[in-house]
Amino acid sequence: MDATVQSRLDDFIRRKGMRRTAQREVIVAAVFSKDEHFSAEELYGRVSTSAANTSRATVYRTLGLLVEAGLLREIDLGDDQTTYDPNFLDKPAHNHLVCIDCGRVVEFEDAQLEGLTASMTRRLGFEPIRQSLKVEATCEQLRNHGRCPNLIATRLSGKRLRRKR
Amino acid sequence: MDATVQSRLDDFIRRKGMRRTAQREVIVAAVFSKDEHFSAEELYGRVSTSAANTSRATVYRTLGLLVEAGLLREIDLGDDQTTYDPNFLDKPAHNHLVCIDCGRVVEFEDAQLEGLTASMTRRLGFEPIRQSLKVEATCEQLRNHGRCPNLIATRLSGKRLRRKR
DNA sequence: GTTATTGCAAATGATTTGCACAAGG
DNA sequence: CCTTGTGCAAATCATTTGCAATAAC
Repeated sequence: MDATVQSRLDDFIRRKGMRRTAQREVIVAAVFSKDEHFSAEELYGRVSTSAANTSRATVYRTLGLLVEAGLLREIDLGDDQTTYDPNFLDKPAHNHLVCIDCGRVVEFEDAQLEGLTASMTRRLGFEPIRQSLKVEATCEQLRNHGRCPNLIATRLSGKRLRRKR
Repeated sequence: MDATVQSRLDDFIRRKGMRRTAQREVIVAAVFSKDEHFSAEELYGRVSTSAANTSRATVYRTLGLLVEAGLLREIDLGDDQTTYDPNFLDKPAHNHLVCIDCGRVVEFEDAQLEGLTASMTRRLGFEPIRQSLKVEATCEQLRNHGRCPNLIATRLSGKRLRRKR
């Protein structure tokens, strides 16, 4: 886990008069152990294999805390569950490209894009705070070569693109 | 209702071997009677005052049909329900600015923005199909003048910005 | 007559919450 | 000790679905 994350979290905990608990440590460690997107349920899976028993409720509550502390971002990828993004402190933008074919999610940033939307927002009389762009797209590889490595990986891993409930 | 919508819908119904029912007529008429965003529940409200009794289930099923037919678009404004946008046939983009203060939603389009994201998507090896930009912002008027007409309107109408459940 | 469609009520499923107990400071 | 945090199970709530009755074509 990043030093920035740690100190920001400490600040937040102190400021709010909150307590350090074993469950929070485990959850926070799990959240920032990778920098990939995850769902609450996936996180619960990672965490419940560990020694300390941690309930789903606590996972949800801690996620809320982290979001409130500004250390974690909620994103909507179009399915029925919230996706969390632990990797944005160094990347303030969160633009996502979701492949309709294989479900692959690519995160990218672009200064020009941000400048453009910011100035447009101001022109409309608002001050931009956060922005998210979601591009749904099809996979070039699949269309041109009839197969897509991500599609295969997705199938193997049992993950699939779920439609809205 | 637009002639384009009508004929597109007819096409869709014919192609799918579906049937014309009183409920569908009422719902479709209600959907395209205004060009504002709405939720399933709001639509159900509009429709259930009419003579033909129409269940929530049918409202949801018909909304699904319209989305599938490409006549209606689902958008996510960050709350816990799906918002539907009946006004995009003439405006292919759906970029939304949501005011954190007053909940006002402004829809806008920008060719430059679209070109930019499309080329970025292609550069990443994908073919763009749909894109949505959501900008969360604060209201200039509120900040500068201490009040915002939309905020007041929002309060009066009983609408408010709901957080995720 | 078939087959699609509807209404109802029950099911779903992610997330939230009330409450009694446990544990930080 | 005095709060804050936790687990559990029950509650929420938008949306979906099974099924028997109804209506298109």
